[in-house]
Amino acid sequence: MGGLRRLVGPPAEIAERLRREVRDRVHLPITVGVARTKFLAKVASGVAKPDGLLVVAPDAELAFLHPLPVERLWGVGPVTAAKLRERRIRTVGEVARLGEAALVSLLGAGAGRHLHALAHNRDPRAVQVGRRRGSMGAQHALGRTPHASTELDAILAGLVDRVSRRMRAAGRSGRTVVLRLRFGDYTRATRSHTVGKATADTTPLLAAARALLRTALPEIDRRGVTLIGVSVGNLDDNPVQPELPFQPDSGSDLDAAVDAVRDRFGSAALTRAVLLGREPGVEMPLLPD
DNA sequence: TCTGGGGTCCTAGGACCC
DNA sequence: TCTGGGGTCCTAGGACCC
Repeated sequence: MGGLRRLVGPPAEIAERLRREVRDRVHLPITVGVARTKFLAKVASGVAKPDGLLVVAPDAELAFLHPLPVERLWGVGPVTAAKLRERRIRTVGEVARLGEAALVSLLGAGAGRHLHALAHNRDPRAVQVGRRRGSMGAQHALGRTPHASTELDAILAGLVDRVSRRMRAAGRSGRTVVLRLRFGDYTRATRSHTVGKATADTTPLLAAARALLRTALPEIDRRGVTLIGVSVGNLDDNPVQPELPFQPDSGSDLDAAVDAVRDRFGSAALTRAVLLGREPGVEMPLLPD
């Protein structure tokens, strides 16, 4: 809001105008929080939901913040809340009074210092716009029925296909392939592999994902699997390095051709044979007689 | 409250380098 | 050749957010 007061008006007025314009233009209710720090503005919007507006004046910050339950602090989820509850700490004010050293010994250096600062509304972060994604992924929940490993391979191929296409559309390439699994007992595991050269080609990404899946197969056979996911991290900001044409091991020409067809005729127009009839939305085309 | 789908950040151990 | 000190990268798990 800095510098806008004389141009547009006080923050509360800007917030009200924002709400009005969103309502008029897209017919959706929104909630706006206004405060001196980014963190407190977020808390205020959470408290004011739904369809509300809450302005926390600078001289009323701690009076507003300290009675709230610890779960309102950014970074306190079920696990941290339970740890705090064991120490009879239920409100933000009680966190603030606990002191940094005690919080660090309870939660570790990172989380402890972080929560101590937030409980005193110390948050020096500036507003950032246009932050780039660090990873791109896709996942698929499988339900409780057991799946044969051939089925898993087909699902994996579909996931890699989706992710790599999004990467190419965004002009990103990545080096680390992460396989995410959830087993029959709902515990999770990840397997990752980092390659030397960033890529957005389906073929090498799928090969890496398949290798990871193979290492996990014994575990899957024993416990069953309820979710499978793939994500690619270590994303490169640089545009994908173009390959020399006609390299035998490169799938970029194929990917480019597939992308072009799908851009024009829709994502169901072309698919991997292994996926035919499996994925919802990917159906066998109706052929004319 | 749970599930599903998409993400980020932190921590810790191990391998490796100088 | 070994030890100590400092650092990076990779892998895996876990907590959390929307």
